[in-house]
Amino acid sequence: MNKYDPKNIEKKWQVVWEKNNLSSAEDFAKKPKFYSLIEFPYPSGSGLHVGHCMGYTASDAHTRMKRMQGYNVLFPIGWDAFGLPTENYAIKTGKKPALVTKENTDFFRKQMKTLAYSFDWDREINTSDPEYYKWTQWIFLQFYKHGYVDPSTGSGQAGKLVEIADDDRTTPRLAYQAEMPINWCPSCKIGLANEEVIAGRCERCESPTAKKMQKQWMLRITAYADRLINDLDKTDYLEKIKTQQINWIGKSKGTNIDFELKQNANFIILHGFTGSPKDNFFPWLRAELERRGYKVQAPELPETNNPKIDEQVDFVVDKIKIDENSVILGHSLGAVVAMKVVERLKHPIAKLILAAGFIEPTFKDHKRPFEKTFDWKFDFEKIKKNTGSTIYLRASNDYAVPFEQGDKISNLLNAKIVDFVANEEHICGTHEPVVFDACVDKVRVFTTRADTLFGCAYIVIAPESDYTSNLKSQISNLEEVEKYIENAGKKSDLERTELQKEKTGIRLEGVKAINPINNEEVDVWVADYVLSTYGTGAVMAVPAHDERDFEFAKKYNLLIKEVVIPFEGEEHKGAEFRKTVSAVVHRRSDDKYLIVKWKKFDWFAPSIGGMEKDETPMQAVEREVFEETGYKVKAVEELGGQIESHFYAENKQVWRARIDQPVLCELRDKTPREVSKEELELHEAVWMTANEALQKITHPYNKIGFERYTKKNYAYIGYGKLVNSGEFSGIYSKEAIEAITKKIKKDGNGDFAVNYKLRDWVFSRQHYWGEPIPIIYCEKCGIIPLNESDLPLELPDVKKYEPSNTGESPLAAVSEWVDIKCPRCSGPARRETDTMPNWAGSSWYYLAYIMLGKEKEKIKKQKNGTVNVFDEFKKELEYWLPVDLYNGGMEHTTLHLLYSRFWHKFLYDLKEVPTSEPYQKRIAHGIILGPDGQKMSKSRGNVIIPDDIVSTYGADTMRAYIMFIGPYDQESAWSVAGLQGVFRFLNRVWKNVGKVKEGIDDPKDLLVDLNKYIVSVTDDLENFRLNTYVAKLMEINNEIDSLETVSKDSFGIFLKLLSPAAPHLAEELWEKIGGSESILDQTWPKADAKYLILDYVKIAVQVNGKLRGVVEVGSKATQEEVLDIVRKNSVIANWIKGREIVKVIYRPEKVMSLVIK
RNA sequence: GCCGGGGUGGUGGAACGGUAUACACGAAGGACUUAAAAUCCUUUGCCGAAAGGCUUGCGGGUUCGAUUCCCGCCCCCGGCACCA
Repeated sequence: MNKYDPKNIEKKWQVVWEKNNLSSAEDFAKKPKFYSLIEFPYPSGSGLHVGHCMGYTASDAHTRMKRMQGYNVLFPIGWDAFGLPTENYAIKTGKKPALVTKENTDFFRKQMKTLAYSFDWDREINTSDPEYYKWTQWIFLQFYKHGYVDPSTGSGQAGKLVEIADDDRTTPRLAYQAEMPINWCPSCKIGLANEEVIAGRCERCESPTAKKMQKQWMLRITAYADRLINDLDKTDYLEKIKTQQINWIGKSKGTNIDFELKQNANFIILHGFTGSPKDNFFPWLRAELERRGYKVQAPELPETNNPKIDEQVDFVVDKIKIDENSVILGHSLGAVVAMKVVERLKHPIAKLILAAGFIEPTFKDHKRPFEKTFDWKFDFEKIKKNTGSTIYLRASNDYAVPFEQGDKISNLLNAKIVDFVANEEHICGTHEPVVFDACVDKVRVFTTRADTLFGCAYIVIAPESDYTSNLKSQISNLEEVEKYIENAGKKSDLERTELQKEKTGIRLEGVKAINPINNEEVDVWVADYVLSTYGTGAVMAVPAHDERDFEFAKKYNLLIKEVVIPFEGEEHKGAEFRKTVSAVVHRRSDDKYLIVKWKKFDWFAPSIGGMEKDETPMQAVEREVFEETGYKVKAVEELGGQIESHFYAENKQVWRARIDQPVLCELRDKTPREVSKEELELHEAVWMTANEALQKITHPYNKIGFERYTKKNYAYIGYGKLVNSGEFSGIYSKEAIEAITKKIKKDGNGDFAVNYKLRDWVFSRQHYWGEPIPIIYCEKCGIIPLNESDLPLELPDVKKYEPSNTGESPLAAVSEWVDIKCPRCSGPARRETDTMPNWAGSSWYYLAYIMLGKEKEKIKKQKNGTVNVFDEFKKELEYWLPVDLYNGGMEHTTLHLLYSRFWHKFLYDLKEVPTSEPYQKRIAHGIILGPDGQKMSKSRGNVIIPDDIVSTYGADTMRAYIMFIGPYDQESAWSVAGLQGVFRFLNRVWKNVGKVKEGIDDPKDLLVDLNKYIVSVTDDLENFRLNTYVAKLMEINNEIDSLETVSKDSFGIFLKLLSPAAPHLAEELWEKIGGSESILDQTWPKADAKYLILDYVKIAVQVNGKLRGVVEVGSKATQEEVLDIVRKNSVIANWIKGREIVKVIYRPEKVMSLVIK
């Protein structure tokens, strides 16, 4: 028999398999379908690495079993070809990225074929192929053209998917633009991807990077946050993948609370054409403002049906008292009057609010009489000078005032625009809360702990939030505040994330906010421990119940007010109330604590005693400790707030409700004095370490003082019972959150709210090698989406691949591509020059395998390429989706996996795909470390190249070893010795084929074992327990090793079980033993039940829990029969001799356990 | 800090609450060989001559029986990280 020579046999079979096309999937086959997806690779220049091999080998083996089990398996592969390394390579060499990609994918394909991965090569796709990215761009356009509108809020966060007209500028779109920071290298003058920023420095020149604000495309993934969490229930993802996604999305339910800023404002409300102070929202607004103690003047202007400008302005200036604290609000024509009034004033006012105002008589519907009688010239500079700030309120449902008026006024007056949907068109509802919000300066905070609202000591605003811009006139230390804000902005990511950096902040002097629950005035701070990107960018600080606020309050010496106290036990009505103190006595010499041991009840507790009248906790504790233990101590400080506990006091036989104050004490004497006899009988003093004490102390409520001191955590952040909280005192946190929020809501100061950690997806990249974003900017028409029929928008050839020094992508320099005519007005227009991130193409590639590829191209070509592939291949999508099993890396859990679920859900809403989730099951493999146990990297020189292994040992050894290396989902280190072990195993298999004889009977033991292995090997492979799968193959082979001959049938079964791991060897030996056709066409073995039921079984016998022997009994033997055999067993008989058997436990086929006395 | 996952021989690792250490590596001894490699055979958790005892990070608990379940602690890995 010749030697096992993998080189020869592997090449031989790869050719045969490819010729017979054994791994292509058939649409609509009658067999059950199985879609097995493996993450497609980024075709880098360095080729396939062992990490790829891990996933591919595992999925390939599983897939091979599935095929043999009779499934119609779709197991496709492709290339995630857009990305930075290729672009960087192009910058260095000047080679075209598309060409580089072609070379790389050719190399990858060849490598994959030598490893016999049974991919369906007819369906190969490439994300950088224009025929592919045509559809990536198409999906982007759909994002642009659609949005979710919640009719009640207009927030775009929930509700129904609607199509949005191109000229609609207010409905929130799923793809939208926003000013977002990019990583900017000031020295290279280029924008950097996150991966190019290493520890806060530019990868190329190592100078620190900064943030630069730039308009970027965003995808509103947050609109799907809830569904991305909830629909995880429908999937079989690994539990850790689910939790990681849930944590990443980070949903928290809480309350938005408005803290009104105290101001001396008085309000002047000016009505519009044909209006009066009794119209519209005016009476409601007036009532709201007056309820809050503001003075309101709402005059009726002269000749309201036929108004003349000078007359009305004169009237206001003469008759109405206007001062520096005045806020003038004009609605519609009243806004015009308001501007004219401000223009005429000799002093500034606090604020000007223009609701549906205009500066040109250009109405959408009909002409008004005043259009001619009014004077339409304004001195905008003067108006601007005469007002502290200006707000322009613009309703998207305004029938009269053109939308653009807002932009114009905003530009001229530097006004802040508030876009909203009014309760009635032209802001004419009787309630218009948005108008009210514009009148009163408020800071809105988000909290999950509304129950602690009474403990709010101050509020904190994030430095980046624009709350402060409205407040400038009131801030007396403005200069310092602005300096703080500027410094905070300069801080790099590096500094911001520095470990446990000390909190800093600055108080806005002259500004006070009003706590809406009790009308208390609180300070307002700006501090960078508050994030502008989460919630409302402002928080209420409750130092007593939040660690961060506690730390901040300690540093700046701010009020710490306790409003929630821990509550232990069960509420017991009629319990006897008692105020106590408990002592945490720390002995520094040996770091031990004084604990009192109760002799009668075997309790451990700190020294505790009741407080007497007129005693402070500090005094009480000194007395108590001395009386109880004889130690003289000095009270140092109170450890946080009080603790309420209800319990049955066995020593006194009563229900007690105890309010306890823990106090830290210092030991004054080393030795105790004598204590009274009664005390001595009750308890003794013992010294313990903190850990011991925490373990020994009997009741949880007595541990709290120790925990606070040993963990240095004085802020009580848990739930409990409210104190010092007015009408809410005495109720529990959870109820209080509900009750306080309801009260806040009723008073119009806030509402329940939900927030997510998940941010919208920044979708613009300032790079060349990505999908161009199909958008056109026209000077006149604004943003115009490219016509779908003009897709794909192909990347132009460029000379240079470097980013431009303006922060734009290299495409911006290709004027013949960028500068085009507007498709609508034929005026000058520019293309968007940013490209999509590399996550875009991979967000739908599993759909592309179904719709694109060689065969599908033919179908499309027959139809002239005008088809929508989603419609064209609807039936195929229905047949194959969802992906049954998606295998990949753990590192993709929170980006790729989440992004593609988001895209899929959107396509589902568009009715382009039939399922709401793309992947039924997701598993992930661990990484392979180098032989030194370190992560493989070129710089460490511990990289294993698959090609080297294949050329030395063959692909089968590589495959089997990679499966055998360790648990699939855990990281494992590469081991050369282990690899050789697997090679030896395959050699022994090769030799054992010589033992095969036809027409012989195998020993029964072999048949029994073989059938057992069929069951467990199948189960292992199904569940990716690949290391034990290979181990079991070894066990079977070892068993064959020990035999002289083996039947063809049995060896054939073994080869079939082996074929997923070592397909070439299995096929070669299958041929050698004269098997029919290819082993790939064989049916996966099924266990023969007759070998699984045994006549005799071995039973372990335990005596008093210890193994004392093994007996063989009939598998159907009764307990009595087994016991009889056990008694007769000499070894066991020795153990039970002279003792009484009190209990017998018998588990058939497993164990008999005897308890003897 | 929070959320996951781990901790078993000299090493990688097996074990539905039921004979802990499968399988592999390494090591030792032996066979073949002039010799080595390769291959094959034997031994291999620790203590002990043996009987037997001890052993799954540490300390408790539940159970006839715990690597497995529960409580507390220590250490390692991964993710998130001032998310209010």
